[in-house]
Amino acid sequence: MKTLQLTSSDRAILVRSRFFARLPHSTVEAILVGATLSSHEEHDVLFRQGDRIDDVFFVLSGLVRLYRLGKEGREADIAVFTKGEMFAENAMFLGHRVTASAEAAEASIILRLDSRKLRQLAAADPEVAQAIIEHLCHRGKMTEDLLAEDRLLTAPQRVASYILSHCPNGSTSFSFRLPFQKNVLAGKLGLAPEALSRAFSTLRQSGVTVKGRMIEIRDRQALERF
Amino acid sequence: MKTLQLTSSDRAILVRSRFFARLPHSTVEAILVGATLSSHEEHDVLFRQGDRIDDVFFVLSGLVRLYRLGKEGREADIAVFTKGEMFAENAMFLGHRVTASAEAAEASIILRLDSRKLRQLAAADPEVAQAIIEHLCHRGKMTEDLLAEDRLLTAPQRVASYILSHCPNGSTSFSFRLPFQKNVLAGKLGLAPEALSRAFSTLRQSGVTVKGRMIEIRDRQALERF
DNA sequence: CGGACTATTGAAGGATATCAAACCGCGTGG
DNA sequence: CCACGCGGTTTGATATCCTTCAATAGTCCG
Repeated sequence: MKTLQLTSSDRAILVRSRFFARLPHSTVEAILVGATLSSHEEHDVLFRQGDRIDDVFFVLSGLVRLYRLGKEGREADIAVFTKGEMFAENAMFLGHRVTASAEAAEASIILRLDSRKLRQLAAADPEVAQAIIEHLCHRGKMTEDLLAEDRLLTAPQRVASYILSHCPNGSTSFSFRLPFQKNVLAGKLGLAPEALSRAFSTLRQSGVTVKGRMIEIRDRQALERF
Repeated sequence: MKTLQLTSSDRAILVRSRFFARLPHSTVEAILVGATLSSHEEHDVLFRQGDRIDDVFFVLSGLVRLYRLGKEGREADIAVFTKGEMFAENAMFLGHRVTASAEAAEASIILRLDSRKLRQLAAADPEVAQAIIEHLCHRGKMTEDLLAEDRLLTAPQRVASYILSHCPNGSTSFSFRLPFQKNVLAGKLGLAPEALSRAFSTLRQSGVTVKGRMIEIRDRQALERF
């Protein structure tokens, strides 16, 4: 972990992000007062389940995995955050305690905002409150999506659903690059890495080709039917 | 479905509820303007996944199941709401579309609030915004809990966890009455009814006795170890 | 007492985890 | 340049857990 300076490209990521985009520049600046920047290597732990934290986190680059701990070192991923996403804002309203752990899933640069300041701003400025509300709704929907997919779909179906969520609607054939290691994808989908691998090979017969991180889809319809 | 009048005991439930309790009476009254009350029988559908709705729902009595639909009529419960709980507040900030269906899981009395009005109030009154934020954080945590339990625990462990969440901390032996049918509990825990039944019988050897809706626990520690 | 719904139990099959081994891509150092 | 080693990935074999279907047992309420 190393402390850094906020660059102008960092600011560009901030103001384009879902959360900050809707806020005027002056408000963004107010939120940024007292923010700290740090760089982390893969597997660096940002916080642990049960910790008291007074920050809200924002990913400037890299990847962060949010997970709960189970017996015997088991871990269950709750979410994965990439560039431009904010997390651990829950803690700010739940007694500053986090109910999950977070670690960098690859080398990452993380911005830490002062959660007390943000909460004060939210109390004073309805626009900030509104932004937080919409952010929470979005996060809630993501978690519900995961839960519903876990309960309704088999492994290949979940993978198909993930692939389709990356498909520009309208195209019948397309390809894209996985934004992270298969390992991480497996965790996000609630699968063991082996199960993800097998799911991919099941989907091969529906026109999905996997080479490294590149995914290629021949027939979108076939996937949707799966 | 039948339209009703808001009674004084209904008001009592409202002002004691997690969401309304923190707000001054005048604000509560403002939110209640234009609210409508309705009574539903078991299996009445309140809304369907994808519907456009302009209400926020509040359970005055009974039980509501929130669920997503899968292929071939499968359903996955996202949450179960009892007296004093509010739901579908998400839709208000996500284009007034609901991403899940809701139905009464037993005869219920439901209050419908005007979501446009509530959103306006939130924009004008930071106290209301704050209440909504905390409500969303709480809901988000509940959903995360479910997701984590699904991924980390076996059926008997999930049931044990559910039972323990009803245990007054400190006591070693206790008993309580299930707040709803086993059917509903199974859905909430993401299990088939048969699996719940088998889980209970597995837990018998850890000192759990089930008779009808009554659950009796002989040794709390034994459950925690499970 | 009968009927309908709810819950339990049994048997069989399916899906995924787990363990173990082989494979691959890639950077390193000889 | 090549052998080596390492981590990530794939594949195979097996075990576990849960669902599903079917049948039986309870329970509530008329």
